[in-house]
Amino acid sequence: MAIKRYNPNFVEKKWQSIWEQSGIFQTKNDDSRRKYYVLEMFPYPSGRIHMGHVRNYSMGDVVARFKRACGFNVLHPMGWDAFGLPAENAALRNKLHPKEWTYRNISIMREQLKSLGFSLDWSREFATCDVDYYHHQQLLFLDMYEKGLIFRKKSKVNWDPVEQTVLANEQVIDGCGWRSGAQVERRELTQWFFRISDYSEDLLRGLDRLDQWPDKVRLMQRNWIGKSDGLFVRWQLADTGLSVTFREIEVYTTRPDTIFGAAFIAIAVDHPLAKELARKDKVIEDFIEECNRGGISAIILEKSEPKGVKSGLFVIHPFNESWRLPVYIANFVLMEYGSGAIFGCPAHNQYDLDFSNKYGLPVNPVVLPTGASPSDFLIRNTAYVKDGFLVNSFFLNGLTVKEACSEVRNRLENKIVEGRPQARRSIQFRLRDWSISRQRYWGCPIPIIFCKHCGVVPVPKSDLPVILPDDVTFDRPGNPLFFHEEWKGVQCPNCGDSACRETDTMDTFVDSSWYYARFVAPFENLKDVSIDHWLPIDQYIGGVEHAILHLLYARFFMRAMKKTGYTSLEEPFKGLLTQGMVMHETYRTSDGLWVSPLEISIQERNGNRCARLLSNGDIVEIRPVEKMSKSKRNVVDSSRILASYGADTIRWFMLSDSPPERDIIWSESGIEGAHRFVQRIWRLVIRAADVLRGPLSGSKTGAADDLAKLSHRTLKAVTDDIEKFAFNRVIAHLYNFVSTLSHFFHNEKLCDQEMRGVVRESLDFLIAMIAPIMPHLAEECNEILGGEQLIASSPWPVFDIALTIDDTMRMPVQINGKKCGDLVISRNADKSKIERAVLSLDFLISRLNGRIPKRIIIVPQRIINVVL
RNA sequence: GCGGACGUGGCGAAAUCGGUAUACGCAAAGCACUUAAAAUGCUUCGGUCAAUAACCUUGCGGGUUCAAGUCCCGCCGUCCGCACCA
Repeated sequence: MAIKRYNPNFVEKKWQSIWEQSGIFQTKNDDSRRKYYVLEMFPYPSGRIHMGHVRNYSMGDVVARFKRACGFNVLHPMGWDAFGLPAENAALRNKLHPKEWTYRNISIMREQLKSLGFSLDWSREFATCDVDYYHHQQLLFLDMYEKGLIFRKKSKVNWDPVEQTVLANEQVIDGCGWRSGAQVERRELTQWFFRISDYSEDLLRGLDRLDQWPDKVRLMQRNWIGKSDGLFVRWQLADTGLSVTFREIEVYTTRPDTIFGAAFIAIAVDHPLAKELARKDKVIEDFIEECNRGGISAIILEKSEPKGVKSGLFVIHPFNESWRLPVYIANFVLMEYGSGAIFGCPAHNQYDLDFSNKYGLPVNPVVLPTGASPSDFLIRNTAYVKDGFLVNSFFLNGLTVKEACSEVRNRLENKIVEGRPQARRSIQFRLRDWSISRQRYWGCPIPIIFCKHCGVVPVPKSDLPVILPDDVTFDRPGNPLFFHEEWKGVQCPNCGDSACRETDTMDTFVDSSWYYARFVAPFENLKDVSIDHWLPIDQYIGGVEHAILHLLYARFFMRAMKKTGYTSLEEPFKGLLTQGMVMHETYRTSDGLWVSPLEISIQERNGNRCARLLSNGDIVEIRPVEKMSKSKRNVVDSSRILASYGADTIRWFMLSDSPPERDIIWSESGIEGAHRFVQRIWRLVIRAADVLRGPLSGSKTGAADDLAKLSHRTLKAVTDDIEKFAFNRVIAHLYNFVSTLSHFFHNEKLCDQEMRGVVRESLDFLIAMIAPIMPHLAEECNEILGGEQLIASSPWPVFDIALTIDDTMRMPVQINGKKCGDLVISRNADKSKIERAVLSLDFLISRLNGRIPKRIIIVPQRIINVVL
């Protein structure tokens, strides 16, 4: 009888509708089983599900299905990170309202996800642009505002004068706006901030407890928070005849030991003193203006060389009244860090050295590496930044860097200048407060009203939500909300006079900072829900590209939600798996347009690859492999592959070769193999069902015992590896298992009742083990074999540990560390028994040739090494 | 520049605590079945070699060890994060 081919398109639809009707993936909050919350980072509804999504959600689904089988009450929801710039860009391009564009994409992508068979609780779905979602976000905002976690301040932004909008650093290309091409200005704007820096220390400490996070991510966050221990030191201004309101300059340093190597003081261009000087001095004014040109990123990216101007001021050295140092205004000093002023020590800081070399300032080494002699230790173009001993530093001479730091600190903390200590210790963080104001339409409105009498007035909670108006136009540059007079104009809730709404919306990172808490009970009032029942998330899965910002913001938000009484927890994500990116080559025409891989064909000639457009045969430039993104058009959509192979094959293939953390370059080679395997399992089960129904006769053979052992061993290995997220190894075990099972059916006549029991168990194990990855095939196979319960709601099988261990084992025998043969011996044999057995091995006797081995190393249950 | 990760067949990769290097898959080649193809099954597949013997082999050079892909030192290369953080 010819076996029909397995038809995934038909079978997958069938099981998807059975799952949906049975509601087994809808999670109840009142369930006595232990909870398990698994979440994959929710997608931005860009249009279609691509292979990166498939990889991410396949991993999450394996975990969800596995944990469900292990008896947990699993929460596995899905939503949409739906606010953001691309919707507005699409609106401009296609004359389609951002809302319409977004919801249309969501419905397409929802269907795509459903056809991939993910075990998601769709009853909890929401989009961040749903009014209900951002209503709660506005409530959260007001609660945080009450608790002092939100404030306004002036801050430097990239301003595009043509678009009349603020640009992110990534949108500034060579100092010009990415769309308008106009030169970007550095402007000061009053912006809303979250006080994340209040939690710098806490966010840093919390990392130590996140032991189920990758070390790499914890390190990245640690560096991002950037804690340093230093000293504020006040330097008194010397009398130069120049009249300024300042009497001193306070600098921040982490290297007070180098104070005798100081050559200059430098202050930031935004330093109040610099601004004061600029009012009187044209040269300084011009310099500051030059630094402000080209946006904030330009000044950072212009790493080429430090620049500065003399202020005309001098300071007095704290340890020597007669020592004067010049004060510069310099582009490389940041106002946002420390006090916006530094003392420069050229010998021991590379930037200070470059600056000194440029402006002819002295370079005096004060730290000497151990063993170096002062006469031949010269600093020219490379600063010495490592540890050593102090020289040329009076009372510090001979001390180590660490000792010298505390000596300087002690002395200056105890030296009173104008009624205050000259120095104070201070811990500084690199982490800055989180600016959330965006001059955009498609985001969550900030629930604030500006009144000319009452100032900043929060919208009363009873007046929420502040709904984003639909009737906006995109016919001119700038934020459409700003031009929407009707929406903007309100009565002040305080005094009743006419007032104005805040027209900025929130950064979309705010939306994704707490969505995981909303899934807990998406249609109830957040305040009334015990989010602590489900949180923290047991396993969070998403791309490494979110290792810093998203994860840090979410950690901050959890703390903010604790302070505002929503939770008692601080950390939202207990376990974290950062999955690698799915990459693809990019292709660009000679006109600089990006082309999709579907629009080209690639030929290989003499080892050179050449890409041509399918439409007209034009040569296309093959550009580097990059993360799949819409802008580079190298996205591979899942639906075409889904149509040809089915969901199970894609899921299996996405997880089969590489470990989850690794980046992969998308290639379809191999997907045929994955599909062959699907067909192979199908044939195996069809044949098995047939054989198991046949007449009984004959008796059990030893092969059955071997099969039982292999089944239990495989089950153990697969269970262990799923728990470690080693999906590629899970798949390798299953390939081996299926291959052995096939041989078994080929060679054995399954006529004995007991043997059939073993076979049946093996098949049940197999179906259970493939189910997390290939759930549809598992259900179909189970049905063929007469299983009555859905695999999706069946328990994970239990292996017998005794069957996973053999009584005898094969130990490799080495001579001088090289393998020469094996010794088959009982597993529990002791060293002396093993030694006797080894010495009687034929190949060893002939190699020894009468000699006596120097040593025999026996590692029980592992290896034997005979040293000659 | 600083911090981190990595380097194993033609390719994706495996090797858990220092203990049989190359599991599993892809690609390739051969055979069987077939009128033929597809599908399927079987076999081979790191290198040198006539060889199933022997030797070599985890980027390169050293070292520690009975034993090194794994640990240490020094190079070379690739990737990622931060980028004037005083």
